[in-house]
Amino acid sequence: MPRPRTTTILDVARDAGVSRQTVTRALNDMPGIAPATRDRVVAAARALGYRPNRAAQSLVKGSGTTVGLLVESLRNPYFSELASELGRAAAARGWGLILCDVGYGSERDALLAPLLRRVDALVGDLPAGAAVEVDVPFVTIDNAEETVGDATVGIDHEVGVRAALSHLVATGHRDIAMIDSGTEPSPRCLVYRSFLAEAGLAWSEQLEVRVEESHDGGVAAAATLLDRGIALDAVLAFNDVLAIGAMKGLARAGRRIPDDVAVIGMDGLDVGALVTPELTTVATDRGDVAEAALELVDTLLSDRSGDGHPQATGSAPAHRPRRTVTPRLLVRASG
Amino acid sequence: MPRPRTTTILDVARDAGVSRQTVTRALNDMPGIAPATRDRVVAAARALGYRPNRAAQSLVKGSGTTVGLLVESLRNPYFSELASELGRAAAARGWGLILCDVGYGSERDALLAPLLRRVDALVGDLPAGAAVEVDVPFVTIDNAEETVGDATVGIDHEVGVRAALSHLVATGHRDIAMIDSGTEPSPRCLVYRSFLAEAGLAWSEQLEVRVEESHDGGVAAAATLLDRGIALDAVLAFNDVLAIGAMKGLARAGRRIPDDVAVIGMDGLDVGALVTPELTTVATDRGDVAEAALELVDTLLSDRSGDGHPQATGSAPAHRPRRTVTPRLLVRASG
DNA sequence: TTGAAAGCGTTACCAA
DNA sequence: TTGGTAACGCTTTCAA
Repeated sequence: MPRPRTTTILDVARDAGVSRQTVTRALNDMPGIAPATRDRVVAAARALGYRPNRAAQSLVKGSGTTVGLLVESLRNPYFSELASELGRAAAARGWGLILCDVGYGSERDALLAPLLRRVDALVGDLPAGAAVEVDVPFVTIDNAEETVGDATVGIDHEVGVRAALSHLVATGHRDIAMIDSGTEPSPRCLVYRSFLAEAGLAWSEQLEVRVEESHDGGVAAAATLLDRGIALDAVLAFNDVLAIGAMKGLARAGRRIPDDVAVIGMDGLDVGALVTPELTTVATDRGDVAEAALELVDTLLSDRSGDGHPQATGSAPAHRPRRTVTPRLLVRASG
Repeated sequence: MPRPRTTTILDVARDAGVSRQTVTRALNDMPGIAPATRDRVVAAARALGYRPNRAAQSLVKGSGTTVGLLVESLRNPYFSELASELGRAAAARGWGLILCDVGYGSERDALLAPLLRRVDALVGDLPAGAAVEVDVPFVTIDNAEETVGDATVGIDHEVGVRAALSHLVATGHRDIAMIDSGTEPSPRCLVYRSFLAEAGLAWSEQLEVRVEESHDGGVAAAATLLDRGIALDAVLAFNDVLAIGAMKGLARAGRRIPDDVAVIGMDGLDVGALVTPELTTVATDRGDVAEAALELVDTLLSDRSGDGHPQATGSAPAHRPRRTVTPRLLVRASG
């Protein structure tokens, strides 16, 4: 299927009665061209609706780096804040950031594949169950499994969870539940258990609830906890989205926050400041995360030697570059 | 400055002892190659850390379309929802979506310029005061001034504002203020005035407050309205972000929502469902907006004839393609 | 099954 | 001030 012929620099050159290099000079504001000639070329270009072929430009100039951002959904505020920071960090390096956010639809893999062909590297996380082949450097972020990707930005949740729980204890709470994400106890949840044990606080399985990582999941989790009829004066949530869902669930049940039940989240999302009362949280600096991710991309990209993709070879994972970001407690004064 | 020599297909060919076309065949899973040869080529490519040059690929295959999304900040949930929908719509067409979100910093123009070179078209809005030249098709969204761009997606706020106000009146409200955005009465505000007049409701300048379009702006606006000591039982906000800010401002002043003062927003953002009580709003389908925007881009892109950029020529604006999306009232039951 | 040659549209370098 | 020639790295005919 022969591509429809587009107007090229040669068409402009012909119409303007000059050579193509002269067209280049005229259109790129380069020195060494007579104003009259330039005007003539510009006019011809405009008349023809000429637009330079970016691929050809990139080829000859050295194509700039393009990073793909792989996220489940930009409607999740965590990812949109991350995208915002990555966009800035990428722009600062002269890199482009392409959105690879095609959600969990059935056509996901089909939509994803072409996008992956456009990027020099990938940042984010492959949706669970995606059957696409990644053959570019891949930096994961806060990836618990660490079975995929060539490098990772870790977040020190050990510190984060302890900061959150210390805050709850310091403010007089004793019966602290945890709303966890997924089907198995997450690493954060294990830290939670350790902390309770070390602090001499009561723990039971009834204090934990595991739900889908969404607002509605948080709402449901709160209801579940209340239904259990256990003593409960505080809730630690796996992240802010769940925490805000929990706040809604508690409010619906008539519980006052934080007087009856305190809620603490993790992430430090902007949206935590919009709800009432404002959400106390363990904030991770997503600017730092973005910067660390792009540094890792840079490293992988310049590392042209040997096997850039250990995980693809089936051999034992080689050194996996890693940067770690440490969250800090963010207490938001409500009203 | 000679670019550092990267490993090309020829290096692989040399190492594998084949010609470069054979390398292409091996690496692109094309038929007509002996398995043994393929393995040898693949091994050589991996050993060299070979990665195909995308620009060269694009050049020869016909580069796919890349659209730039120009937004003030992805941290504004309106834009992140828009970005999400545009990303999907673009992926469905096999297009890429590049983020051009560099905010309002002082280096903005410097960061923006390189990004604009990578796109075939632009969707969104140029930040006020940006001094960059756009020389690709540009589709604006809900742009009041309509002085920039080659095509636009309009939103019928006339319908939206009337729907919102009708709802307030139907639910028994009479003293309806408006939190407007900007420094001059917006088009939405003019509809508000008309509606009040037609409905025989009292209007005064005291009922209007104009603030910066942000959450804090909304908080401040609520405080301002309350300070005026006017009768007030409902507030119409220019958009959801302002509305949610207003909710917080009202809550801080001890007003109950919606019993003391009802609040209604416009946009239908997801975040409206997270706050308590949930925000009633006039929702615009951002999937439709995104689809309309890309259709317009498609139109502009295929319109290779004549002057594709009327606004740049200084001549009278020619036909400006336009699609309009109509919002609908979204009443969210508050749990 | 493999290889040689011909572009793809642009910019860079050097000579006129 | 201009134009010719040579890359840029890849894919796609067409022959061998």
